[in-house]
Amino acid sequence: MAKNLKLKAARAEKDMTQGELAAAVGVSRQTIHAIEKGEYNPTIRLCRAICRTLGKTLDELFWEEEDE
Amino acid sequence: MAKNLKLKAARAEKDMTQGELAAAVGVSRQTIHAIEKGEYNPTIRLCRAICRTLGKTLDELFWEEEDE
DNA sequence: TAAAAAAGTAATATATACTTGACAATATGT
DNA sequence: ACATATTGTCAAGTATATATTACTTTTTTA
Repeated sequence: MAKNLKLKAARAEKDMTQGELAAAVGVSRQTIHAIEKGEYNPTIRLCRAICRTLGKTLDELFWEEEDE
Repeated sequence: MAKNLKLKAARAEKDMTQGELAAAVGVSRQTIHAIEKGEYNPTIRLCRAICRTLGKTLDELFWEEEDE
């Protein structure tokens, strides 16, 4: 999977650390790290929680034209 | 989780069976069934594959204002 | 430039997404 | 009414998303 730089940017825009975002959406800091790094294929529920917290849509943060 | 009726409708709009959609996105028929029934919290990668196949966006098929 | 905070990394453990196979229940068509 | 396709359901297995702990490296700030 590709790195999620859009997520990283949206988090920066809200001036939140990985740990703060993790706490806000109820997962571990390492989970946020892994998603930004592209190591995890997160569940839609977690994606929605991240979008709500960062004020973005699923399409803005998690759409990709092609997978892999 | 809530039933995904938007997915069911989008699939009907393309005249695809659960089995056909499953084959198109590379999962089992039971997985599509479970997602429509709201039993599974699918991964974002599978959501994207479903959206591409049905010609819909993530926001159209998988957004929910509140989870649970 | 030193201290503190944040990010990166790695190993082991657990919950759950997803598979496979098989059968019952509904719908659709002749 | 019958045949067939589709959907619903269940049980047992596998793969992987996520947790936890702990440590190192990088970035920020005083």
